[in-house]
Amino acid sequence: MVSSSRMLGLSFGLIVANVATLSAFIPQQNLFLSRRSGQKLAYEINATATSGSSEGLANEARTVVKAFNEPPVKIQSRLEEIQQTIERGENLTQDYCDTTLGLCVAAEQWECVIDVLEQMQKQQMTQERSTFRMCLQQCFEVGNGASALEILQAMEQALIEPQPDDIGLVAAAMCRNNRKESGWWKRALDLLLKNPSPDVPIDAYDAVLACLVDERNWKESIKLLRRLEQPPKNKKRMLPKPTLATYREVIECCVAGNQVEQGVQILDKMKKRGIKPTVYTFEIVISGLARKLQWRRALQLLDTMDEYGVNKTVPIYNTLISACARGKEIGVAKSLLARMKKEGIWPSIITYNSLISSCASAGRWKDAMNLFDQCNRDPHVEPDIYTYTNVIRACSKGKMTERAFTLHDTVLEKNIPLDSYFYAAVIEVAANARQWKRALELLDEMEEKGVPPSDVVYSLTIKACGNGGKWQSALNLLEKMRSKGMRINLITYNAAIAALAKAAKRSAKYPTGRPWRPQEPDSGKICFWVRAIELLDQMKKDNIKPDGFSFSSAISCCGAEGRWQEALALIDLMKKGGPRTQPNRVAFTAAIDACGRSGEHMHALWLFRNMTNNGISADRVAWNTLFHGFRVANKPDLAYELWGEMRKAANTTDRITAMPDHQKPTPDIITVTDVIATLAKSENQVDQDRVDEVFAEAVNRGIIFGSHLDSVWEVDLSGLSLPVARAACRFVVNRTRQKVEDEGEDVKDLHFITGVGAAFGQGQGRKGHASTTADKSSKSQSLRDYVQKEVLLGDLNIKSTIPKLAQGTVTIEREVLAKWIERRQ
DNA sequence: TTAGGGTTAG
Repeated sequence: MVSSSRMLGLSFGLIVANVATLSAFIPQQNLFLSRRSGQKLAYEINATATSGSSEGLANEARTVVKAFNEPPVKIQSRLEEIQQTIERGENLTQDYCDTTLGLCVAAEQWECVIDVLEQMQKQQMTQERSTFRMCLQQCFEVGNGASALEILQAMEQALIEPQPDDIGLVAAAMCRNNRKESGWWKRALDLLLKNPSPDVPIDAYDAVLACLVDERNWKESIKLLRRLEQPPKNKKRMLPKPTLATYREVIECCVAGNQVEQGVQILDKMKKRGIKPTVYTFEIVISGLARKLQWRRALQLLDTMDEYGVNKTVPIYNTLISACARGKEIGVAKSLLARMKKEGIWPSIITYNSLISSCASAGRWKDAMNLFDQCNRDPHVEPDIYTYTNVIRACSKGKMTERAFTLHDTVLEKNIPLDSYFYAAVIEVAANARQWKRALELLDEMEEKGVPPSDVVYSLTIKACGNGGKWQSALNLLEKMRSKGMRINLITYNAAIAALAKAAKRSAKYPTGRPWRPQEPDSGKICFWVRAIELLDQMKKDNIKPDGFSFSSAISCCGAEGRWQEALALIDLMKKGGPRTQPNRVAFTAAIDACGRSGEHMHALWLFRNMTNNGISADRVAWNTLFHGFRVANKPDLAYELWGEMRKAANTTDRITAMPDHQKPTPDIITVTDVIATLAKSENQVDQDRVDEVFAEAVNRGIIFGSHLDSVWEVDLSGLSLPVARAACRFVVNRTRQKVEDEGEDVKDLHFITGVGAAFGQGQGRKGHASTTADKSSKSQSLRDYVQKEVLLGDLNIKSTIPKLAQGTVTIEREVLAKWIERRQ
């Protein structure tokens, strides 16, 4: 009787706690809840809450209603079973009652708790230690830490001393609450430490550690491990010993907390303590290292696994291979493939896919193809959609357009399940091959096959349209996305603006060396710059912040249409934006170009200075763009001055060798071409002399003639523009004179290769120049004629002949050259 | 437990 009333006391306590929660919502009501009144109350709360009070109250009311729902079927049937047993006059077993009670407590079905307790009382059954234990067990099963804690309190009230197992159960139950509500681990740990015993199951501590993994709290986990490892000095052990699982949790915690190195150290510690890690333990650390691309360190662990005698697995190798692959260590990755095969661990399709993917992204398409062949020969694996996607990407890099399309057909034939990644790869091939029609067809095919196009697919299709000059289709695709209710993201918008920029440039047909005057917006022609700005507005409406890409493409639309003022305004807009839209090098360069092409060389120069003053160093493209502006505006003095400045920058910039080539502020053939063209146009003799000076410097730097400077008897002029070719001829004949006079070399035939078809339209001249459309062979012929007539006969007054067979080559015969040298003396 | 994507400037 006594213990029965104690148990009733416990259940009252729990119910009172619940009423307290409820009365927080309805303070005026103070109720003892019978099942019926509870339901009624819940109904009332729900009614008042949904009839217009706050959202928060409504939600809480719903929770309460849920709490008063009918007990789960499992409990109900158990209650019925108890009822029937008593009706039949049979005896209930303790265990059955304990379990039922536990289920009720865990489910917070307090009415049922009372029912069971009443039945137990009728049966003269008391609440044993087993009753409490079962309640705790059930609370643990469903992860009800709060009820478990209350049971623990009830035990104390009932003067039943909790055992280490009970403490462990409560703590573990509490930890299960941590996912929903952070902080439970701390309470659980407090409980464990307040009841120290080496007999508390280590699982309870492991449960705390698992919470710490979720919270990436590596510091706390290491602290706890230390506590478990070593009892305080000269004292006997008060906490359970850490096990393999404990160490694993701590390691996982370190890795989750981005402290992989800590994880490795703990792995070492395990060795000292004689605990053998499992494959899984290694996997956590290896994948952690892999994520940080520390493949070397990960490789060491592979050897450690051998030392421990832990079997390596395919996923371990795959993780490592992909780490190497992402770290651009394709050689190492391939050697790992060989190593695993040698060890009898057969590569899976994932292994091949990782490797092929890395080759594809590194542009090593030959390696990718090789691996694809290996994969096809390997009877253990079957290429899947990943494989084909990556091989197609490799083809794309290798410009093997047709091969990629054939692979696409193969996938369809093989009925391999398709996805949007696959189509993205194929469409990218079409985009790079300027096959906009095909890209659109592929998009249709996707829809036909029931593969929903992703935003990436749309971006790439838009890029394909842009590359094909189909800006209208690009904009249509944007509309299509919108009508489908897809959110158009930054990159997709950027692809569309880029499409406009490309179309603008294509239709611009810049004049060389002359200012370009704008079309007025209302002149009936399409204004790309207007559309680009419209898109920027659209982005704003969609709450998407344009970035450097968006702006620089819009600026180059302006540049192509002579809208230099609008370009300046966009730069200004960028400056006013957030840190992510601050004008970068590309945006500045595009604006410099816009001004420069419009003959606004001072604005171009101002932008250039403004850029460097803002801490953005000029790269080669920026310099060249400014030079081009000076050329358009016919400013030989400024061009020469800037040339000097650029040489200085090229000589003084630190760590220049560490820069990617295009970032270096060193002059290239384009720089030299623009500087020389600008100087050569001047009537001034000083400028004419500067042409030769600049040219000599260009040769010194290896910009012209490359490493073939020594073979002055055969000089390649192909790819040089007319003014540069003229300077080149002067330079070469003077050089030969030096060779003969100063160095005593014999005079030989001097050949100028002017190239067949290679002189104009490709190397020389900008995209969009009129020369690209001209017949190449006739152009190269003109360089040949130019060298012959204008330079040799005109400038240098050397009479030479054009051999019949060696088309494109102008030869000065040795006798002619010898006479010329003599005359010069 | 392990594998995949897109945008810019001379």
